[in-house]
Amino acid sequence: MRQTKKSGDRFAKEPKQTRSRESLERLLTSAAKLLTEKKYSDFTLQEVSKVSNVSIGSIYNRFKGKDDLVRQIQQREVERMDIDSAVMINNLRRQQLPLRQLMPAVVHGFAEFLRKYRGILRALMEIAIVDEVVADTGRKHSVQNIGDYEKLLLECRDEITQPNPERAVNFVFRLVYASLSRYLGLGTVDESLEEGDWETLLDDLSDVSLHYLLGNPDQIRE
Amino acid sequence: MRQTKKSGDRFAKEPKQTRSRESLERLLTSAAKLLTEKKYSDFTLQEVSKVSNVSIGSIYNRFKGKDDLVRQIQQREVERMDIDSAVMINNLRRQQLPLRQLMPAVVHGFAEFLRKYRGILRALMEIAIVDEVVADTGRKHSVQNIGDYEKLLLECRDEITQPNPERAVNFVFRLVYASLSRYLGLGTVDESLEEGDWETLLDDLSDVSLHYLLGNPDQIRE
Amino acid sequence: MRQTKKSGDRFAKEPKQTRSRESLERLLTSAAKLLTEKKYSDFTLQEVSKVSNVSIGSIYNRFKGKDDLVRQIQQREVERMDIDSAVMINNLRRQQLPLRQLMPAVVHGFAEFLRKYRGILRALMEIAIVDEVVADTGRKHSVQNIGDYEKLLLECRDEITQPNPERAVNFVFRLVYASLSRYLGLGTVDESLEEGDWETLLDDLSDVSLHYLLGNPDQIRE
Amino acid sequence: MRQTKKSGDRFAKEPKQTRSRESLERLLTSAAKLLTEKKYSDFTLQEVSKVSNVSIGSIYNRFKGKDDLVRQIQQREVERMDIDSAVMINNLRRQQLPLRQLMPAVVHGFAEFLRKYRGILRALMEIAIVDEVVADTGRKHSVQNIGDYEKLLLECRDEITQPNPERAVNFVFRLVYASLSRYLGLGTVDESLEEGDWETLLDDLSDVSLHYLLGNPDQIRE
DNA sequence: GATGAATGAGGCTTCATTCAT
DNA sequence: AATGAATGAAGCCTCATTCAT
Repeated sequence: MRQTKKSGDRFAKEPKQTRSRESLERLLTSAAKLLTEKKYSDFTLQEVSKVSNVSIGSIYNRFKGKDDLVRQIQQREVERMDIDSAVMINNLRRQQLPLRQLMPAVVHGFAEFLRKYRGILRALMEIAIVDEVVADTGRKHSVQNIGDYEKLLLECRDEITQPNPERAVNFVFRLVYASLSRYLGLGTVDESLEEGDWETLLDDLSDVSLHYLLGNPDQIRE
Repeated sequence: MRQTKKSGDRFAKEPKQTRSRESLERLLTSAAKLLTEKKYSDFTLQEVSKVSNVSIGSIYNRFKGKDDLVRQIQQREVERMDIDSAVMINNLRRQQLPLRQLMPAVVHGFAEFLRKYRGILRALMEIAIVDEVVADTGRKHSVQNIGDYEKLLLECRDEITQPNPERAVNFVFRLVYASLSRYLGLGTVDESLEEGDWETLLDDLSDVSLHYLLGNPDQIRE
Repeated sequence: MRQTKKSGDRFAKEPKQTRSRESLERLLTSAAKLLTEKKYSDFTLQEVSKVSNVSIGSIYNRFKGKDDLVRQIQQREVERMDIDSAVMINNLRRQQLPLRQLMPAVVHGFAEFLRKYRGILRALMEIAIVDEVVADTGRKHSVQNIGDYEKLLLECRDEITQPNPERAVNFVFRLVYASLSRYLGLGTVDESLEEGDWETLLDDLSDVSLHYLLGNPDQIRE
Repeated sequence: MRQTKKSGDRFAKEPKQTRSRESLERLLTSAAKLLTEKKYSDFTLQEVSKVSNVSIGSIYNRFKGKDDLVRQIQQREVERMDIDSAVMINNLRRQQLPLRQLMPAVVHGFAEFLRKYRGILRALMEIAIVDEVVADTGRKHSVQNIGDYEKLLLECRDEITQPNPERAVNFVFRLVYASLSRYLGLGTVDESLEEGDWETLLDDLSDVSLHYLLGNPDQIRE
């Protein structure tokens, strides 16, 4: 079977690259999966090797060590999140909603976002305790992400009754973030985890946010 | 292959001899201290032994193993917190404050409480990820503690405009808890940690809570 | 990225119990033996553990690591050598020999000394390349040892015809040292090793030394 | 396996051979350089491949393994040294110097020679410990090289007062060799390395040699 | 041939737990 | 009871060598 080399050229170097690519993909995927399933101190390269069917040596051919692997995983995941987040924010912005509708939409959107990535986020937060690089990357990503949401909410600044809308929006968003994180067990499992209903929580968060942003300050003075 | 550890509520033997008591005391104190200072994976019995001047053998005479030691430490700390908490709540109750003054007082009181125990709480939360017994104990303690605060707030139920005061108070308190935990880095370090001012946060939390509890539901409807 | 290792003067714990003492003894002896029999890069703790019947863990209970073990071995051997050397030098000094008899005696004595310790010396010299602490200790010991021999020879300074007896003695002793080291393969095996006769070498070294120390400088000028 | 071996059309391979030659050259040169810069246990094919820009696979196509590569390097270097040495010896021979001038000239020449090749010599001596083939080659080369110097010196045999000029010259040359090697750190670093002055050492070595070769044997008898 | 990804044995080290004294 | 030496499984990482492309 003689083949003309014309069409074949495209694939000339493909096979090698493909095999490599595949095993790298397997490696990163398995590693990310293990990371989300375990405590970091139980996350071992031996198991990554076993589960991904990539030898220890190969892991070390591609990454400088355990730290490096974890950081690359973080990069990959953060990039995914950024895209996801950007798409969602853009969709919300297009709708030009009033705050009363935007706030619940933002809460739901952000909540879904966190829920989708809770596994890897929890893992990365744990690692951030001991790996300053992971901490930095996470911090930068988070600040940017939160900033985007705040900018979106501030497009309704005229509706906000609080004297300092920026501050108010920032505070409210942190409130939401903290509550959701806690519910999802980001930043560690803790005692009150998962009690209550997710949808109810989201509604309550929207409510409380609107009460604060749209409220009459006199109400809470004597 | 590590699973969350189950089973096992036992008590350390309570030696009546003074020397024994002292060394047990030294042991628990040093261990608790180390626990708050380190990641759990860096918390080793070897170091506990060295720092507390209690031999490894003695540790194993008193405790079944590392897990058991940690659980006993948790017991001890939780009891302390319970007392602390009870005293504070009682003091607040006595004053019979209206909600507008009670809420800030509760927020400040609870905040100080969390701040005081943040070290050990962070450690225990980390351990709770892998030790089901620690998780359970923490959960129970937390539920009870939170319940006490809620009961206190509900003594002002007549002032609350939300249709379901119990639910509203419960939600608000969780909001406060989540925000404070996040600020204090309980449940792991994360990206937005420690930015902003503590006192401002407390005031904002009081404000937002009052806006919610005392607000007019119509405000947030169209 | 390997650097010469610095720092570190610590001591192995000195167990008082017999069993402990014995196993430490077994450990050090086996380790020293293996060290003399192998290239340093083939000297592994696993084998030390196997040969000495002391578990890896025990090795790490007594020594901070491989480097520390090696340094402790050096200490032990150097102390032995110092004693050996001091005794021999003292014996020679007592006899108050004239240079013509002292020189051969010194050469023979020093030669025997080196021969006795050639194994461990060769090993330590190899290690000195990568471990600055071992290098320092070796250097200090060597300088002191050589100094003692030179002082002994200088007690015959009146017989020496060279204008600067100190310099001459120092040079001659280095000559002897270099030749013996080479013969014994200290400072690595090399190509001409072991050819020729040991006794003849010693006699020749004595001769050449005496020719130099007692010679007439005019002989070598035109 | 369908190779028809004809003698024709071999020119087609010329360019490839050139390229091959070049990469072999690069390989050997880089490898020799790395060898002189590192401990043998830090000399890895991985790094040779990287530095020389020759793939691991190619290295294994050309050499049977690490040992073989090292042996080929030795061959190449030894040939270079032989030429260098031969040229120098021939130059000295032409001048027909008397021993009093020849000896210093030989010492200086040989010293420069060792100094020039100290890097690779040190590396090869280290390898010789574990590779008998390298040891053999080194030994043969060394014996031949030393022999040449001795023959040169023996052209002045009439001036030598020692009863057995061959033996005396042989001994003296080994003395010189040993001292220079030690000074240059060939055959490993050791404790007294590099102290003192190079030029002074060379002069002293010439002096001591002449004292021995031209001395009066009676001087050292009673 | 050339390439370099893949392999895995083997080295160092840590630490929970056991056990002789 | 107290002590702490002893144990060894398990983790990280390196590098000579193999093998598919």
